[in-house]
Amino acid sequence: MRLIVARCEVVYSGRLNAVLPEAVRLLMLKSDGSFLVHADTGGFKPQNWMTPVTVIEFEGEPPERIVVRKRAGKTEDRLDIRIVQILSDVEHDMGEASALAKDGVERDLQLELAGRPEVLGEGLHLVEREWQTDIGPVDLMCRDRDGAWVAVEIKRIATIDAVEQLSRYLERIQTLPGMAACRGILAGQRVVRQARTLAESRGLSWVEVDLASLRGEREPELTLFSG
Amino acid sequence: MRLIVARCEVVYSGRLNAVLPEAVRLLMLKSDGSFLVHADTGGFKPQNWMTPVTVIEFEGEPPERIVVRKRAGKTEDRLDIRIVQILSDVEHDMGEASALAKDGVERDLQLELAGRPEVLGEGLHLVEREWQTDIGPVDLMCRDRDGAWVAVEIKRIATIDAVEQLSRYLERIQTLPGMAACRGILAGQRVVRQARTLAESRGLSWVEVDLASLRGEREPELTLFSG
DNA sequence: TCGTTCATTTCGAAG
DNA sequence: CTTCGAAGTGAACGA
Repeated sequence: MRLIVARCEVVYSGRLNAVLPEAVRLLMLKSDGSFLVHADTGGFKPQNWMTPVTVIEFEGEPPERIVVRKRAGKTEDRLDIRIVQILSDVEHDMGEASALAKDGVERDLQLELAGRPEVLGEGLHLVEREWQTDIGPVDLMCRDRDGAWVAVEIKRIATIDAVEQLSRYLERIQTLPGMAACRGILAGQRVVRQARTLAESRGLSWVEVDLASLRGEREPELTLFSG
Repeated sequence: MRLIVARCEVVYSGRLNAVLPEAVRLLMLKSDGSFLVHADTGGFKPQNWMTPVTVIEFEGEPPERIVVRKRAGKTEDRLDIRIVQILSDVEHDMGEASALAKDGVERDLQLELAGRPEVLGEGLHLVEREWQTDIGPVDLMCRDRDGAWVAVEIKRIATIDAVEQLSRYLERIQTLPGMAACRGILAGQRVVRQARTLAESRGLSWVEVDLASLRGEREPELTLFSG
């Protein structure tokens, strides 16, 4: 990784056009071809950047100009850096950095609920995970104790969009033989208020579930089986 | 901005839990409180990070452990860095970096189309930009040559969500006196296939427009006025 | 603060 | 290759 701290001006042209006026910034060149321009403020996001695969050209020694190019379909993305003054220019060999191991994303929630659908409603049991419709897969397809179909849409944070998505699925599902009465449940670690309101107005159920509780407090939930 | 290159292990706990095993990484501390962990690969995204406002604690000199904390509602986000070996640790005073000046985002497209609504359909003329409904503003409200109402939803890239949004608006608009026949047009630099299909199935029009053409080729379009 | 929308989203998976 | 949906999305804006 090459780290250049320099007073520079940056011009981007591609999906849009943008200019960064002259100021001191960090230029970060990763070995995978990534190019990032960071200011000392502005949080998470670089002020400008180019994702791999790129071609990077240097002019001058020390560099006075850097051009980063990338093919983007029929057009070309281009980053043009005019360097006024270099304050630091170092290279570090970082070797391999192991990837991030995540836990708690939507998939984990879906897997837990697939194994414990009864927390979504008494007597509920799983028919299939990723149940296919002609417009995409429903997260969980279940039946309740009366044998009635129940489609479940799962989000980490369920917004109004999740309600729309579940509505679209139900629209299709209910045209299928024997599934006209299919119900819908929206499940999330959080279900925002407007999503609750819209869901209720459409006759959909919603439920907030906690991943930690799902995993840690198994025994209390299991009592439902005896109900 | 403080740049630390170090062999370290990173543990994140907050909205989810994640671990980065021991490896050489760049730790970036911005003066606004941002904390970013970058590997030499992985493109645009830091492997781990925390956005402002944060509290950063150092243990040891040179640092052996860094803890970054942040209040996130009722819980706490936390980044725990165990440093094995420091390869570099420098601080740069960067002063103020001016913000990015952009052109070509959705707002620019909306402004151009507001000035040239006839490209969306012959004889179309603008009534109002950001026309208010009780569930939010329609991007453009127009009338065609017959005086019929036309609501326009604009996206840089129009997906199925844009169709849902336009549908919701029309649902409301068509309840208003004299607007029961209001049509809908979906406009975007790109309109993805599923959006086209869903739009057509709901009786909505869609059109792809090019910002450069809108701006560059004004004269040919103007002939429509004489039609 | 909450909720919505946009983003040069990026990223990843699936067709 | 495109298409589609998730993201610790982030960030801006409005109620």
